[in-house]
Amino acid sequence: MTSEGRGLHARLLACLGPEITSGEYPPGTVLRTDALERRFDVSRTVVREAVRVLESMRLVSSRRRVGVTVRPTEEWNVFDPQVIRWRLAGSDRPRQLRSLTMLRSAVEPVAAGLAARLATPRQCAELTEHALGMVATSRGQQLDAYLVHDVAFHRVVLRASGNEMFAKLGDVVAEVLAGRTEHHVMFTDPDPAAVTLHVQVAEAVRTRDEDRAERLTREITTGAMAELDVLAP
Amino acid sequence: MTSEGRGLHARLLACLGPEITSGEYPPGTVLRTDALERRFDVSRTVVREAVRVLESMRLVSSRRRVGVTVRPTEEWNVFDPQVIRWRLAGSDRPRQLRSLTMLRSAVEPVAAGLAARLATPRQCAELTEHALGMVATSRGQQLDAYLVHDVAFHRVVLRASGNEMFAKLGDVVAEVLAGRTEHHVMFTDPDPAAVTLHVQVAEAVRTRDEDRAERLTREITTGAMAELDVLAP
DNA sequence: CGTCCAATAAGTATTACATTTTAGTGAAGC
DNA sequence: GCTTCACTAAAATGTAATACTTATTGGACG
Repeated sequence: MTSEGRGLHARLLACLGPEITSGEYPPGTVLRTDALERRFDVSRTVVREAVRVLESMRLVSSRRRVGVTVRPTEEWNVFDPQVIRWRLAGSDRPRQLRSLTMLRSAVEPVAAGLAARLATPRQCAELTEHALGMVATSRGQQLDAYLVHDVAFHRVVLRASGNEMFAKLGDVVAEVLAGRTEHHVMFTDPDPAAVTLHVQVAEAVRTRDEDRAERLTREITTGAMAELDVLAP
Repeated sequence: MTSEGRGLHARLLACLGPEITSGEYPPGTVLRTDALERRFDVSRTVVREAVRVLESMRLVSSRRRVGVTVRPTEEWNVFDPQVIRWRLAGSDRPRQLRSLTMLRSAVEPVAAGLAARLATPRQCAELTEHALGMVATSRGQQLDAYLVHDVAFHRVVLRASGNEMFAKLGDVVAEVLAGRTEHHVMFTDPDPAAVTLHVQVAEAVRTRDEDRAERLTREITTGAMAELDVLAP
């Protein structure tokens, strides 16, 4: 895990972040630094460092004479992995999961098409390896092991696309997949059709069939979208 | 502009951010806080606040006994609007512009399809208005006025998709369009074909023709991609 | 060699105080 | 009554001095 770690200010963040993103403090709420100081029993410096970070995530804005104000949701940096994690852990997880899965649906097929053109032999091998790993773990309550391969597979595809923005979405995909496994927004065993599709995508990338890689990946993501509609109403 | 604004720490950021993202301090470089203190003639507190923000953008990591280390590029929060802006202003703008345009190509068509299903009458009207605005300003060196309508058009589409992640990409698109106009990665007058396509997208959304909206938007974005290949090699 | 321990260097945290901005208030003037 | 302007006070912003923690380094000792 990237955060929640050391440093007093990090602990402050780990409390405040979720509280804000969960809507516990609705937009417009003002938090005064000295109140936070007392509440968490930390020094001013620590509070200010935490506030600075929240500010850079555009969750709050700090103005003199008024205090630290919670910003409206539309202004949040919803692509910040930390914000994503907080929101996925919170109450509007379903909505969040839907947004993110839709993003996947848009990006991953394109990335797969690019990957088919650009993937290195090594990446092709990794793809096949993880696809087979998914097959091997797709039966008998091995969701955790399956998840590892699933995440790795999609990371490789996104990285192989050669686009750094796409590559960075690997983190988002990881959160989504982990989130849906963890929170049981998934059948007890993975959909066999999806597993097959992954194997086929690996094949399409290996054989440089861009269109097929794109089409198959689109099937995977629309499947994920459909699954979400069934399991998380 | 969202940043560079008040506060000493913000000014520090406005210096350090570009320096790091431009590669002036290559990954692995360590910056010591007391060195920064002296260099910018500010107090420890200010330096630490700035460092905290850079850390949350994952541009640097701060460890005891070693200092503030610049992280490798792959770990940066490349979706942070601030980071995007710094990089677009820097030396690897072409590469950056290509990544972002590719992201647009992936997302906008999907968003347009959704918009055709979900756009409110008001949003349809705005779309038409801005499309017509583009037509009106597409000739005779009115690139600035054209840009305003272009940005607004895409913002409305992305917002109308109903997906908050897509909506947030409006900022990114704005940066891209502004960037390419500003840096003359564009013909002196906009491509007439593109202008027509915008009008048609507005029409498709208004008539709830999801497929057509998606297809036309895909034409726009692939056009943008192609234009980039021609003008920024 | 390898282990342990002390020195040290760096970020981390607290405290107290000074400065700056600005919302809010209320009085003067139109 | 409404505007305007200056004052006040609240809150964030910035500085400085000081103490704390914790990795790393390197040397002493087994």
